[in-house]
Amino acid sequence: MTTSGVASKARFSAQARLRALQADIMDLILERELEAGDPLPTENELALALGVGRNTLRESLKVLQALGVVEIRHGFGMFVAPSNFDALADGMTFRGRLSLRHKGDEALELVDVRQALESGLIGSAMDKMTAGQLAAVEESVTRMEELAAAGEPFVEADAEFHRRLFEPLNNALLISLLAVFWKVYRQIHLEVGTGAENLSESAAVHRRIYEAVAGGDKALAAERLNHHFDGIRHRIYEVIEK
Amino acid sequence: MTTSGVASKARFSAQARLRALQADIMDLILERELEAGDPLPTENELALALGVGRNTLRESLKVLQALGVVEIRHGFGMFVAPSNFDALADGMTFRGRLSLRHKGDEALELVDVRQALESGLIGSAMDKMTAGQLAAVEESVTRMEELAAAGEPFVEADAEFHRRLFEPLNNALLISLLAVFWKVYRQIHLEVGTGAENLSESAAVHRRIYEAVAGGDKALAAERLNHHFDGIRHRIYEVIEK
DNA sequence: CAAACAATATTGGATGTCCCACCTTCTGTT
DNA sequence: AACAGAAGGTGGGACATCCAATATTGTTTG
Repeated sequence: MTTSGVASKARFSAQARLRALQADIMDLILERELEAGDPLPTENELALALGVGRNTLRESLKVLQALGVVEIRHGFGMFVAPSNFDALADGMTFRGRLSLRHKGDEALELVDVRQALESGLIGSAMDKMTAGQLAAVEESVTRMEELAAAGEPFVEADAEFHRRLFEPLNNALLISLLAVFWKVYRQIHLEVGTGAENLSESAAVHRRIYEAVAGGDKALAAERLNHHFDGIRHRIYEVIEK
Repeated sequence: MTTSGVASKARFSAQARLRALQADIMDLILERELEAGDPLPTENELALALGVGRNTLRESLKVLQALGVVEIRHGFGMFVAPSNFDALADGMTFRGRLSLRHKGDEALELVDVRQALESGLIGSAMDKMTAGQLAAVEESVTRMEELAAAGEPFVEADAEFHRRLFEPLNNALLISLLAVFWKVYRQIHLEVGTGAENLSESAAVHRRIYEAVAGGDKALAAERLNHHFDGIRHRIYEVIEK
């Protein structure tokens, strides 16, 4: 048997049973020593093995898919998935939008966490940054400046700048988390109106961050990153106060 | 109509359709100006409103439940939920266990992120910490020391110590993230054996962190936190090398 | 009149079945 | 040998049916 408690008639709360089923599936993956990319049993086989109906199993599988544990390919099969935080981003975005209607607490919390991560890790990132990676960062800055001069928004280049800044750390989890925060911030930004006024100033802020990084001054880079986040925080405040 | 694209016959990938359905539900919540705790329509009403079958709707609802967007109470109804990151913790725990079987990259990444968060935010937390909160931190340390003297492990007190350290920031997102990281670390720890050897030394490390915090020396506190994480990282290395 | 209890309505939980859509693979024709 | 189409297997989805949990309502009883 793959696990415990499945056949028990004890009446856990429904939520607990769903969680248990998810855990059973994950245990099954671990017990069978499946790796990322390996195929899982079919839905019918799994439902039989775990002693639940197919629809019930599917509910758990969809949750695991959302959590990035399994990858489901229609007409082909189910597989152990590589990490995927997209659904998490959706959930957080919803939270952020919900909170923005009031005091925006959660949106500000998110900025605080992002600030702690970026300011706290910029030093290590600079240690490991190669010349090529540094050049990539500058390329992003240049693109932001060009777009700003043309009066175009540059969300994509902005995101790329921050991503490239921390690529040297080779930390997929960090990159994912920052991507999540970015996605949430972007969605909130779209929601509440553009704030497209200070394009060139925003580009200049990023230029200054780049210069500090290029100059190897960790403290200055961290400080300028902090300043950048103060600006973001200010924009959120403006939206809330309105 | 609450949203777009539901009735479209265009064949998106199945995954995209599921995501769209989740987004539809969230949009519905936002459009109706529902607050946390407010009730959602019943499953049948929702299925009808969104033009999908009840099972399909349920799959999306379970995902949203896992993401902490909705709360489902058997026999009572569904409600807009307060934040809940439990399922995220499960997913990350799975990832960590999966990766530990190989090089443990993801486990190490997780420690790095946690270190950045704690070291980066300890200063702000100290600024806002009240005398009562400081006393609570020391109480956790004392309990760890007592348990260490008795030869008992103290995972709970350890978690409490870190949680209390950052309570002053009033950042629910941060607390949740740290809780997730803690849960993952704890599960991994259980998985690979106890490492119960250095109990008193571990307690002493926490005592030194507390002393730095109590003394108001932010740099020292950050440094000692970093040292603490170096120890954790070392333990993970031991497990992998074996 | 009030408190305790029981019946009931409403809600989500779970399953089985049927059919559709998609992907891969095999196979047969050109 | 190469391409096209058929076949088999997989997940996707919708119902219908029944089970289980909860709150409410109504009744009984002190």
